[in-house]
Amino acid sequence: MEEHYHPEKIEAEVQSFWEKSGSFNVVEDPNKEKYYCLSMFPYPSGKLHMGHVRNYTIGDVISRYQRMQGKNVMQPMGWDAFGLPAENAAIKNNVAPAKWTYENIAYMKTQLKQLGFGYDWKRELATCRPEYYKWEQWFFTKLYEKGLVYKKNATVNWDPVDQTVLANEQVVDGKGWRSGAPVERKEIPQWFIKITDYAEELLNDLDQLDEWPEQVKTMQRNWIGRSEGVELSFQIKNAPEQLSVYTTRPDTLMGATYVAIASQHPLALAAAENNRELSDFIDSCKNTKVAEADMATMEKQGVPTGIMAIHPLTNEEIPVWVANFVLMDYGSGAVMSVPAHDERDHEFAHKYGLPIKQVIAPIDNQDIDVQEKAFVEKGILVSSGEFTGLTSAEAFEAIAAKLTSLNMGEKKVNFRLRDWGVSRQRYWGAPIPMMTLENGDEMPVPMDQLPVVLPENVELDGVKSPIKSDPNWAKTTYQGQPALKETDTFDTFMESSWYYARYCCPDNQESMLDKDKANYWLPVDQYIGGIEHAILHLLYSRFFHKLMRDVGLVSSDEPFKRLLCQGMVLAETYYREDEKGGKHWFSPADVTTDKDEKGKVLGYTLKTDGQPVLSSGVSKMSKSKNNGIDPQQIIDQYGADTVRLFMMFAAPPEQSLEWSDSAVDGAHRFLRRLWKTVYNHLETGVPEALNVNSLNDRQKDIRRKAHETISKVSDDISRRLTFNTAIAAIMELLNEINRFDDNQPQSIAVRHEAIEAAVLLLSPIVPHICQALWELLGHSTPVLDVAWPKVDEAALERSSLTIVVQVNGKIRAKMDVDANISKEDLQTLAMADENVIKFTADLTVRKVVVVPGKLVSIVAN
RNA sequence: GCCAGUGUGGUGAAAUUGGUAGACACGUCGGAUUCAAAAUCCGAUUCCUUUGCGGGAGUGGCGGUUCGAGUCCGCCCACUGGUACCA
Repeated sequence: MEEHYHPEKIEAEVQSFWEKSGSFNVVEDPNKEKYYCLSMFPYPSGKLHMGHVRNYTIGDVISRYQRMQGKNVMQPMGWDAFGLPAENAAIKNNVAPAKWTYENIAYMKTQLKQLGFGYDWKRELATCRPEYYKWEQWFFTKLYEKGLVYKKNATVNWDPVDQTVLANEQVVDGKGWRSGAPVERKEIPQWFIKITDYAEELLNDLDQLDEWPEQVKTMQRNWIGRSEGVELSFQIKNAPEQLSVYTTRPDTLMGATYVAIASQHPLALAAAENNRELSDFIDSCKNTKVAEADMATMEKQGVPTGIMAIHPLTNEEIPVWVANFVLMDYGSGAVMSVPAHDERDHEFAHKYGLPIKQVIAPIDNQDIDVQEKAFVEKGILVSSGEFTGLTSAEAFEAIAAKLTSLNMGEKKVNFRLRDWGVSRQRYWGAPIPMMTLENGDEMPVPMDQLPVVLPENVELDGVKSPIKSDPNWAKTTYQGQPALKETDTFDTFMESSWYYARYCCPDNQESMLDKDKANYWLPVDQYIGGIEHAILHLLYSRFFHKLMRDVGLVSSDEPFKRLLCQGMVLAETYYREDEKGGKHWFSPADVTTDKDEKGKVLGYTLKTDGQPVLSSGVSKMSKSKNNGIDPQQIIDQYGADTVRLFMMFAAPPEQSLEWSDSAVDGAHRFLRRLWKTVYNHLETGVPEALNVNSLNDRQKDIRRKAHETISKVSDDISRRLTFNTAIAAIMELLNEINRFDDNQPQSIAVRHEAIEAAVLLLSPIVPHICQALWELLGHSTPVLDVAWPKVDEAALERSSLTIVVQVNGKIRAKMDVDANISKEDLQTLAMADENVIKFTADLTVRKVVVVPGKLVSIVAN
């Protein structure tokens, strides 16, 4: 055995062994318990970033642990290959998106292999391949046939200079990122899938997901946003129209003092024809980004239409205003406004001098002034005619009943969730398989014409999708008559909504899924990915799974049994300001930290010129702040095992992880120490058989530590998913082994058992070094196929315990006591302690709390 | 704005069910080894106070529940993720 650790040699050898023996290729095996471990597939942006490394290390550790539990583990990998960055790169570097994407995939795949992740590469897929999106297109046509697909107008960000649709990300301060022109809201026809038909089930089935983080389920519940309310109508004065509004607070209806409608509402457009101020305002409403965050934070503005609405219960006339925060796309494009009991309405009424009428009083008769501040809680109705005196809950029912009897409204369950708009006006996506006949009829592309292939050898001018600018691409025929194919492509969330299922049969050319294979592997047992996907990706995937179930492709209700959301990878940011106040960012790799004699940070210096730079704190690794650390450099310098160990040790997986060069160094040092420990141990000679009945106390201590560690690491990896504490426990064990320098035959045997346990426990995290050490320890079975070590309960027994004694909540003594001591004896012993007597001498003992095995708490005054 | 999180030494963090705050590391300081350095090993390291023993304070802020709160409750502050066309 070599005395020192040489990762570059070991890792290459171990990886080629895995490759040669096909260690990670799996097939369905009905005799074994299956375990499907999935990490969210990457967008092939160029090279791996630290977020990927973290995500995939977690998945690999879990996979290898489950394999050592004897399960049939599938861990696939693939590429979320369609998306906007490929188009941007294409324009910037004058290379076709397809070529750029395939090159990135090839490079990133070599990186994944270098990191030693145990993927079944036979199952690799890329979503931009026609053999993949063919089945997505087929599925869309199935949904169309089932009536789950429809077309309607929806608002997009329109760049009037480039004549193109912009993503929210491409709108910076209200302007197009390339043209700099103010964007406009524009309505265009788009395809939608009726996710709202499944809203109730998507909400209810969250209750089945007891191995999902509570926070993710809460976010999804709030996003779906089920509410019970009333839909009611306001008659328009001197006109046949009605305004339909939905409210969750019908109890406040008597306090409605105006109605607000969207700027694109037909009533508003009609009223604007003879109203210059109104038409100007409607025009100005176009200059807002489509994003909800912008809509919600912009200044609330409005203009009266001059139209009056009739209150359905009082028959009073109230004004109809156009307001910039009411959207035509969602709901009916109109809301009733109760400024006394809603904050947004209050702000608006206050600004424009609209009446504020209190109709709810607090239950506790507290004094409130609704002119000053909205009272939004429920309470008792006041000034509400026949409803006065009712509670909010009673009034909800009474007012709903009244409206129903007048035929002016009814109770309704509403969802915040909106139907899924899947049309994108981009090139690099799966073509939407629909076509329009000459008579204007729209129909799905028939199965025998699928896939509708996206041409890959194209040039991008930066403005228009090549399949839109090519006059011939869309032309096709249907039963002899000419037809035009849809030139919009799918939202890329479509591809990522079912890839997890396709991994079960990636080569299947007969159908979207092979039912037997899919039902063997699904649902995914453990899904791992970034918290940023908590809502959209995970909700769409859950929806797709239910759709596939209802088409008969899978039998389960949910795709992901257990979910782990990992935090981001952060790094320090450094900058200098130039004369104009602009910031220039420096890579952390080029900056040194200056410290005082206590290790406190004094400042930072740029390595290249020795001059100071400023820190702007830690933030997510990004190009814009130049604080990304290239995993490749770290792999080259330290090897994959060090990177994996650092990633798992630095923070628990759900938390954000801060990059630290010196901590990486520390991780590497630990692996060298591990190697040296095994080396030294093997140098002392071959151990004899362990005889657990003949051990002395010191030997028993080491053995107890080894089995405590097995117990803790098993729990940390399988239940808690806290790999950092698992590693810390193994470090403690190794520290004890190194302090234990006794070389009696049974001491060597005890140490051998402890070292073998440490190697097995570490093997899912740092598989290369552990494979090498396992061989050196004399085993021929690869470490990944060895059974996970078992705890010997007898080894865990202790004879004494440390008990803490508190007087009035402060610790005054620590005592070593027999593990079997009685409660009474423990109390007596505690009261007799010298320091305890000192602190209770002048006081009367009022109470003593004894917690066996932990502490004695004495209350005295 | 709204929804969901996070906040503990010089730093990353630990404390799993309300029961010893700071495990395990990084850094720093001291020592051993060395011609010297690197590497390695040993020791110290929350802050204030004390020669020492000890004492006091302390988990973003303010308040509450409890014999006992990092942990539970209320309010506030700061930061992060999402906000439907970034993925």
